[in-house]
Amino acid sequence: MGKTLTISQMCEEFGVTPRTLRFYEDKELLSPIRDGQKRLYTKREIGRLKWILHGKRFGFALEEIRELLELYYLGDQQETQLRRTYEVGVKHLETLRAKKEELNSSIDDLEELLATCRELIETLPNKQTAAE
Amino acid sequence: MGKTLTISQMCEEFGVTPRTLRFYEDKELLSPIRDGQKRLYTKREIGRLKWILHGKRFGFALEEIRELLELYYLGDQQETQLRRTYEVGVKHLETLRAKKEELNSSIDDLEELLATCRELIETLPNKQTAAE
DNA sequence: CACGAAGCTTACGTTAACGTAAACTAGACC
DNA sequence: GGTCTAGTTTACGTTAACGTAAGCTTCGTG
Repeated sequence: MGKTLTISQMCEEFGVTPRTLRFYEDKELLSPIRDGQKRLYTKREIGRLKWILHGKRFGFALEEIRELLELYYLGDQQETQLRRTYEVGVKHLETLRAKKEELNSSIDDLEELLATCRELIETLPNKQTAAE
Repeated sequence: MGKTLTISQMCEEFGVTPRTLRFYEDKELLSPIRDGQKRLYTKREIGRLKWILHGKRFGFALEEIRELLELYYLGDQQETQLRRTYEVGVKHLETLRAKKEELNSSIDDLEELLATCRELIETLPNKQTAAE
């Protein structure tokens, strides 16, 4: 079996706390194997955690992320389930693309605002530290 | 004065509840004018709300958004304050750009996963409703 | 004038996503 | 054998972002 990480190594690696990892496990987003009592995180769990963190940064709820995570263990599922999983993925992809559009226009807007702001600053070159 | 919207018009327009708008006001993200008791939302508040909703969809906290919103009333601020506001905006822009990168690679990853998933489905054209 | 619709304030409730503390265990090292 | 370190379970606490309900005002209309 491949290399595994302990919980503290995981925390180090991804900047999360043990509590967070156990919480995700409780919510069935992760399912590390056990060495006695201790959790060991395989490559699969690492991949899943990466997705979780991505998802979070884009404002998805853990529950939404969980559904998508099924794409990560395309094991011996039934066809029906496989198709359903695929559909979830497609929908998520559409959402991501929409977010991309929105993000791009947000960036454009902000750039414009900053330009205006820059002008404003430059047209006030008088160093009046106007104590109000 | 320009056109203003009532609270229910705002809710209709942006798909939020009155409670949400009052909450944002309480947190000083919005500050509608008053007609007696009633709130009236000007163009400025509308612009701000748009930003708030954008920000939320990208996973920013209200408090982070609030800072950025100062870019929206570049009124008669002191230069120091103006520069600070500008800096906040620049930082936010960087964050957005980073998110854009992450988003793009997430999209790529997901597309790949979906391709794999599609193959898997196609290589199983046997309609075995394998009851486990 | 009654009253219904729209809005208001005040305040307690709820959910997601963890934080934090207490008390236990199991292997490592002196 | 003691104790240090890393890890565990259990359970209550916390924060953000609203939901929800109660009771009051104001305005237009029959």
